[in-house]
Amino acid sequence: MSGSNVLSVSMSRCSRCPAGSDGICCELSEAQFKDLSQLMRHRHFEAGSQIVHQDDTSGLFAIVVSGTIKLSRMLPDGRRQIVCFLSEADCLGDLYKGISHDTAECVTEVVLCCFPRKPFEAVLKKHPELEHRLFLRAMNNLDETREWLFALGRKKSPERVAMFLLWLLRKKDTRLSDGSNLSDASFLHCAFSRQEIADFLGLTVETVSRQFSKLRRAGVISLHPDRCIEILDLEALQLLSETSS
Amino acid sequence: MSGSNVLSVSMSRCSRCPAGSDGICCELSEAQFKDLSQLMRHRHFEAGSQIVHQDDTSGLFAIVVSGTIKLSRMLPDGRRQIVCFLSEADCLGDLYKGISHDTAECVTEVVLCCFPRKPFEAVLKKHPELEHRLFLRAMNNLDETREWLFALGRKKSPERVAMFLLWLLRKKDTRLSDGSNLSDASFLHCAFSRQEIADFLGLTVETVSRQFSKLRRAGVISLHPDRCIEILDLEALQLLSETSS
DNA sequence: CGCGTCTTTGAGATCCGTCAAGGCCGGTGG
DNA sequence: CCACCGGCCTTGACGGATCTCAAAGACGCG
Repeated sequence: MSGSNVLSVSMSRCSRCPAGSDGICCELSEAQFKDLSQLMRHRHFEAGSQIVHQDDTSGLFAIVVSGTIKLSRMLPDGRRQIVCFLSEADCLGDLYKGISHDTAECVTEVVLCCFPRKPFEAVLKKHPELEHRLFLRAMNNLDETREWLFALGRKKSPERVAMFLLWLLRKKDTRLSDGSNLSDASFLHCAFSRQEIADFLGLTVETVSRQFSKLRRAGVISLHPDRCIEILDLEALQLLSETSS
Repeated sequence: MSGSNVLSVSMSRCSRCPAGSDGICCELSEAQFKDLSQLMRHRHFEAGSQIVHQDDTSGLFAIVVSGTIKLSRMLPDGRRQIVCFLSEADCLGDLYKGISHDTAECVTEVVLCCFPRKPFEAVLKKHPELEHRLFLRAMNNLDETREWLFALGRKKSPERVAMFLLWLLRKKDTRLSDGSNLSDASFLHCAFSRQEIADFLGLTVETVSRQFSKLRRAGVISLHPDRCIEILDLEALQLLSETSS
């Protein structure tokens, strides 16, 4: 829990919670919310800090208020694979299970809305609609994980990188459609380092870098400072994401 | 739905259901079971037949009574990845979602206990404990899928094949510990073809075959007719499953 | 016994990882 | 303001693991 900081939760109904209309907290009845609000504590984490370590048993459950988290697994020899990225409104922590198989680290600054696991489970038992929402999330997560499983098993590096860019774009679009200002649709800020992209796509930094360069030379994307990426040819990208040759 | 066959469900409380003590059906109250039993229909499928096609919207939900099913995704150019194997007591079908992203096909003969999706969801709403069980299953499934994601992203073919054999072994052990006769602990019947193993591990048939041969020459396994595999050196296999060099 | 399918084995091509060097950029201190 | 430093990113050369293509062998089934 390095780099963390306990904050008080002062907002009624979490009306100002940036996790916003997407989280499992919204649309709760007064009774549900009351039970939850007595448990929740906001905590702040610096970019790069570790929240949960692989095989940790601390029993945290939390909702991501802001920022991006990576979940990864590692072998003794240092090989690492990122198995999931979490962002606003996503859930962190394994309910009904003693230990986590994943390490959780901050890609950016992160604010979490934390709950102690056991009491949170008691609230879930009392309010099945809440668990229902978590169930839906788990199923969507499973579906997306299978899509990446497909990619790592059967797709070549150009396709994986193209998929990653499209994923970033979709991610940004859904956030913006949540009612904020829309900037240039084809302009991305990529919070991830080349290393993180590589660990997610099952590649090396060099391969990822080469594929970015190839896309740039082909006029599909344009690379700007501060990890900003401009999508110049969306259709080409979509084609590349499922074409081997 | 080729090769299917509707059977009647004659058993009270499904006491003779081979999905047995592991399924979500067991340990139900009388009320829960009564609601379910009015919906369920057993169906039989031949080995190799297709149950659900990718992007199908039929809205099936089912519990596997016996046999093994593969869930896979495919690209237009024919590349295929198996994303999950289902066996006794596992659940098939996407609840609360119109379409399936996976094709479901029978690896062996299969008997399903089928429910129409919408009415089943109504039962879930009425009996949250049932949905709770499904939630736990979904989380375990997610965890296992992440483990394979790790393998496909970061492990070499010898490690993947070793993992697969250990997975088969674990699968068999948990089934036997469910109270049936224990045969030779190190003797496996592998229901899967080389092609299916390859599609699961993100490799080609040839690579899988070569790895099997290498394990045989190294004295780690012994290959018998009818896809039977004998594990001669379990420790070596465990070591190989996470050693790159 | 003969056929088709699945599996094994080999040879060559390819993609990607490894190793190494250099470039870019922001931060720090003179 | 500029020089230096360290981390991140890019690029190139090479080697190795795996894929592709091809053929032969094993097995199950009629």
